[in-house]
Amino acid sequence: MNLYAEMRAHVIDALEEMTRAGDLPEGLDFGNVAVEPPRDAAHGDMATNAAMVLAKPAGRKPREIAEALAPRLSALDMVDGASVAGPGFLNLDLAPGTWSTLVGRVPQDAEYGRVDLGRGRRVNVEYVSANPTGPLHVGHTRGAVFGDALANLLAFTGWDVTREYYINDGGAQVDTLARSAYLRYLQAHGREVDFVDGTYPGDYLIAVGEALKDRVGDAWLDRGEEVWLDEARSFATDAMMDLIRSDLAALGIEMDRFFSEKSLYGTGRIEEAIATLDARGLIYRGTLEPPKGKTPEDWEPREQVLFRSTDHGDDVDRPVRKSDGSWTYFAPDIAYHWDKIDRGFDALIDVFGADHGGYVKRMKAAVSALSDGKVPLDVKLCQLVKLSKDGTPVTMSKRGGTFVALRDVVDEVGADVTRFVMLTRKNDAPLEFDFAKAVEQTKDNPVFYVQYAHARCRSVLRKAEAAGIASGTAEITDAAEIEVARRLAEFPRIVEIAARNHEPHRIAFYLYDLAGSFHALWNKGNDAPGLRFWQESDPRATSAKIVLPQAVSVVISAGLSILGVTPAEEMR
RNA sequence: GCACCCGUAGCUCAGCUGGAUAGAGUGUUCGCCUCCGAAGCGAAAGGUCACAGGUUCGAAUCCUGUCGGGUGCACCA
Repeated sequence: MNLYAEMRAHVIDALEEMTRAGDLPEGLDFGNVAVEPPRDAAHGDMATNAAMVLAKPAGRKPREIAEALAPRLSALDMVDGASVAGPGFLNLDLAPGTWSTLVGRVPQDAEYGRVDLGRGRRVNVEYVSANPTGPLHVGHTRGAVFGDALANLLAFTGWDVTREYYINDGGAQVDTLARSAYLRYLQAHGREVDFVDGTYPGDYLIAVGEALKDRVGDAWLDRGEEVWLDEARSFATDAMMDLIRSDLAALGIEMDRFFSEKSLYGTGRIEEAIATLDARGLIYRGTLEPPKGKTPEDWEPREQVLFRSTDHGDDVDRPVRKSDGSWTYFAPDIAYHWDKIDRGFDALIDVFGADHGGYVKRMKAAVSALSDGKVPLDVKLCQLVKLSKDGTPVTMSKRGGTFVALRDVVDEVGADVTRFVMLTRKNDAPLEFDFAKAVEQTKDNPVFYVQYAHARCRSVLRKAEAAGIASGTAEITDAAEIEVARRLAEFPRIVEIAARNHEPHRIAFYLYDLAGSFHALWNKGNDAPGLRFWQESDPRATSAKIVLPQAVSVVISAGLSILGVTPAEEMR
């Protein structure tokens, strides 16, 4: 049940009747007609812009159309009155029973809030995709939570979602990882080692070194790279992926697929992808101009194999082969996206860190070229997370040893809090994460605020259940109750908007607003006992009152599950 | 020099496919717990939506330009 969609259908019906009656010209496009909650509650329960949207194409004044539309709408059962306001808005007052009906239906409707936007189409959401060279840190956490919540949101709205992680195990950094693991292996044999040449000094490789010792004994001691590099690399990479998988699990994230970059090499997949571009006339040999205004010191003209990405919206063409003939890092990325297209996805989403912003256009160009513009790629960039504790910034520095791991955050505040806080900003705005505030049990803390509302609902319902009182028929009459009902009615709209824009944070903000309205009603019960959900020694009244908290708990719980957060049954 | 993101109340931020008098939290000011649902509540003040043009019935939202902040910018992944 979606009250706004229902009303919009009524409005469209009415407009069609007007067309048949000759009040409106034939062939008008009603696509832009919207039914929305008005900004100001004094303007009624709902408003439609129909008259203003149609005024021009119909060649009539907005208010005139509105005047003609009003009586048709106020004749509806669910409408109490319709009035023309402002430049031509039509404000609708709903019949009192409408809110009660809505609130009563929510707990019965297991699908409440779902909107079938995907219609079963397949979408691939790629996120995290951190290099397999160590455990995940806070920087990855945001992208991980964002991507996961987005995947949930799309699944909630009718998409067939695949969650995917691209393992960058084909480049130089996994060689560095292998060398670092080798150093730990030497150390396990009691050798003195020095972490130079950019090798990774992190503790997490100590266990890998020990494991290598158990595995190969002293076979690799004093031997050259050619002996151990390959095996050390694959062993260490596997170990790091295990680490990363368990980090993700700690956040409640489970990928459907881990896609290895290395698996693209030597299988012809890259060649195939580049050949696909070539067949479209988009591959050529050429020399790029130096970037204007910032020519690197060591600039020299070089002939390379280039992808004509400018034909698909990029600013310059991009090299896919280095001058020595090997692939650039871009080539396997093209092949990877080619693979996704090949697997038949209807839409692709990449979640990157904001520092990869410069990469977006070429990736979109590649997907557009490879799919002949048929598969949309949306790239979502996540901004930085600024950590702090009680207002003092926690600086992130590998060298200073104040490197904060995802695990540290989850261990300190829990997965639910971590996830919710990560979604309290839009993805492209920087986020402040304060350890102390995140677990504070006050109103300033949105996580607590929302959880507390849910706990209050559950507490009332438990009490009723214990007394053997079942929920009856809702009677929504007070302004504060209507306000909550109004919020509940908005849920499907919010879900739809959030899903269309790939913006899960909207769910978090919505839940905060819903919780706010619910708390306001609860507080009003302090002075007005008639508004309390528990009506002492009046089971009939109680059974009517508890429908609202029941509906609220259903919606908060549904919203939180999109965010991947477990609703709290009680606060302590 | 170019591209992308951002600029909204003192502060931190929302703001839908362009809609009415631009919202919330925090901070500030005032009022409210001997008791009934106070890990608080109610009310008030607080704005040139960075700036200048444009599009139109209507712009924080779309377009152009300017200013300010962030990120990235030929064989590195």
